[in-house]
Amino acid sequence: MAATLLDIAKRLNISVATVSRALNDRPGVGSNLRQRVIDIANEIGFAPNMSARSLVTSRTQTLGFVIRPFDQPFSSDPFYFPILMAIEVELVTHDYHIMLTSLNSENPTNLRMVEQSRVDGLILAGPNLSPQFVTTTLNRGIPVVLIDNKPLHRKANTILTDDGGGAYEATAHLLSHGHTRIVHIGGPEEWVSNRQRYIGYCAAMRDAGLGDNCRVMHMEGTTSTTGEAATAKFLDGPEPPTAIFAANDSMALGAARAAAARGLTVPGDLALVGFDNISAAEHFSPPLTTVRIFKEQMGKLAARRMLEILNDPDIPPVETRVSTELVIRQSCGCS
Amino acid sequence: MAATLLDIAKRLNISVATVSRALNDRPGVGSNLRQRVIDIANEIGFAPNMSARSLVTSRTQTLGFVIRPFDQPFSSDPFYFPILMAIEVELVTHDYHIMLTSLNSENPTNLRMVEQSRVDGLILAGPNLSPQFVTTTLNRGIPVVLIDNKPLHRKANTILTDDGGGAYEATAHLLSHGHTRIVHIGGPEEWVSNRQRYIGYCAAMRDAGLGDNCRVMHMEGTTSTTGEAATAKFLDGPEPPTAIFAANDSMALGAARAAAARGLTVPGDLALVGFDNISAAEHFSPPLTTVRIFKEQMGKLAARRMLEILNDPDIPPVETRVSTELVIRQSCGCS
DNA sequence: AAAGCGAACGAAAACCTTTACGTAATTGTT
DNA sequence: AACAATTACGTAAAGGTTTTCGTTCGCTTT
Repeated sequence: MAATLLDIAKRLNISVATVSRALNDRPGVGSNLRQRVIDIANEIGFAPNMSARSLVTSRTQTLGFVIRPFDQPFSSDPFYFPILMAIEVELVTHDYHIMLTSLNSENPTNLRMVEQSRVDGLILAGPNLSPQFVTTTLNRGIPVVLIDNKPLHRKANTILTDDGGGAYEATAHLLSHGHTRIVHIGGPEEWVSNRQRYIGYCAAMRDAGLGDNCRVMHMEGTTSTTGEAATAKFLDGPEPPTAIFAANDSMALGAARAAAARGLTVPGDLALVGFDNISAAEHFSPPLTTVRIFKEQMGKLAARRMLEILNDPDIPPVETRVSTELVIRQSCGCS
Repeated sequence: MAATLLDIAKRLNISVATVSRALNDRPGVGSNLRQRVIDIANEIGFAPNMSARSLVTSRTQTLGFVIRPFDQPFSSDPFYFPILMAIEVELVTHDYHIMLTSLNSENPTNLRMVEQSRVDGLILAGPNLSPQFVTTTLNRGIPVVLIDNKPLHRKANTILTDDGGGAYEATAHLLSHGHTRIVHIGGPEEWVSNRQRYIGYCAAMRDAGLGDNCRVMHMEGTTSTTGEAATAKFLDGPEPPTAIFAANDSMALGAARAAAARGLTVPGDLALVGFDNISAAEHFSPPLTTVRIFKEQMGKLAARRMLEILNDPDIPPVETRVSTELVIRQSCGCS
């Protein structure tokens, strides 16, 4: 049903080759004829059939966005949606489309959309993608940009948040309130982001001369209930902490629950700082002090990086680190 | 670089037609030869080039997901992400892919991905898509499924939440607490969902013999600040309400702020019920009583409906309404 | 005026797959 | 044993676009 090059060609008694050249700003067609072609194309609403075009150019103008949901009912705070939207917005101006794929654990290594040559490149988002999946994907030879992930012994184009810096700043802020028994409750240690946040926490403690006070509990999950469990162990253990730096806001909210269950007030008996700045943090009571991640910025940078690789596949990989912002509310002890 | 039918054909000294038939479970190829074809296909990792296939079948096995973000920095609670993911999960088992497009206000009526014949169908999500966009899209002749949207004078395949029922239940619950001065603060009246929620609220009031007490304030936005503003007007006006049913959780949280600013406690001085069950609702203090929307269910149903239309484009449109669930926490007055 | 040259266009191949059609071989029927 | 019907395969066209290679035409140069 859709109009084709041939439709335009017949209307003007010219060949499809000329129509193609006229519409694609290629030389070899007179300026007046070119204009007539363009006019007719607009008139009949011509748009090139992407299947046909892709078949010959072997470029689809489509990018794959790969994500592995944290939890199966996708009820949790959808961390990557703003990133995804930012990517889409950035890409649409460059005539690229984006195709979504969620990776469940069972389907680890094969991506139909690249095998079927549906995409020109891949954006892999999330720290919970398995390392072997990431490396095999990088080895595919297809352009790849990572978000919040970083292969171990390998260079790659990746957009990271400055987790270490953010964690340092958060911990330093708790220290500035006079706390000395600050513990860290962390998410899965395999994730780069969690390792970095732990490192940042330790660095801040060390710089305050409290290196020996570093205590961490790495959990398997990142939900509020796991945060609650970790906090419970700390509070019921020896030398209970007076402040907690949580690896993410959900866990911090869980920590608050654990405190409340023991009759402790936040921030009076237990100061709290989280990470991520999810929407619940602002509305929590007390409002949660946390480290903000600039998700839109990360998405935009990932998209731009992808466009650069697409233009020149041989440029060396670069690792981009987006800085964070400590948003001070009240759970840390500030009024 | 990728393997083609011809590669397999040459290995076996047969024609590409036979290879195609063998791989697509079509008759006309002997069972032993078919098996050899399949073996080689697996061996060399053959996957059909979708561009070529689409070119001849004029089906792309791709669906477009159209969304118009509520706010430009995509920071707010991304309502449609769980829906999107549920759709993807449901579709991937049927060999369909999903292509994302965000619609900004400037770019209202043209969808490049359908003009370029990139998609076999469209899923339009959200009440904030302009009516003329929806109708022109429906007139395109391409299969369309709507989510949380419903054209005025036109039948369409659409998945809706039972907003009216949920609102009725929420209001009835406030009534059961003995409130009589219950007001409704609503979002944009153009959205079906908001109209339905208002209607449900009124019905519950009427059924309680309080039809005359119906008071509503429809706002332009849906954020907590607009909710705060609406609540402020009510509280500062004559006969201030003792309970508020808000059209969504963000506005309910804003209402709580307005109450707090006036020294009113929730739920003691002002009971609150929201809608949507965003993640912040659970962690709010007091935890927000609200109406849960089954987003994953909606996404799944939308995907299934789409598959049905794709199989038989002539089946009559169906309007599906997913029921809600009142999740009772404490902002309503329950302990 | 002849030679050379660039610009403007057409013809056709190529990309890879599906499918209608044709042909040969096999099976089944009388 | 002759013929019909079925099975198993090959041939070739079709789908719409890009791109290489020719060809023609008009123009400049000497």
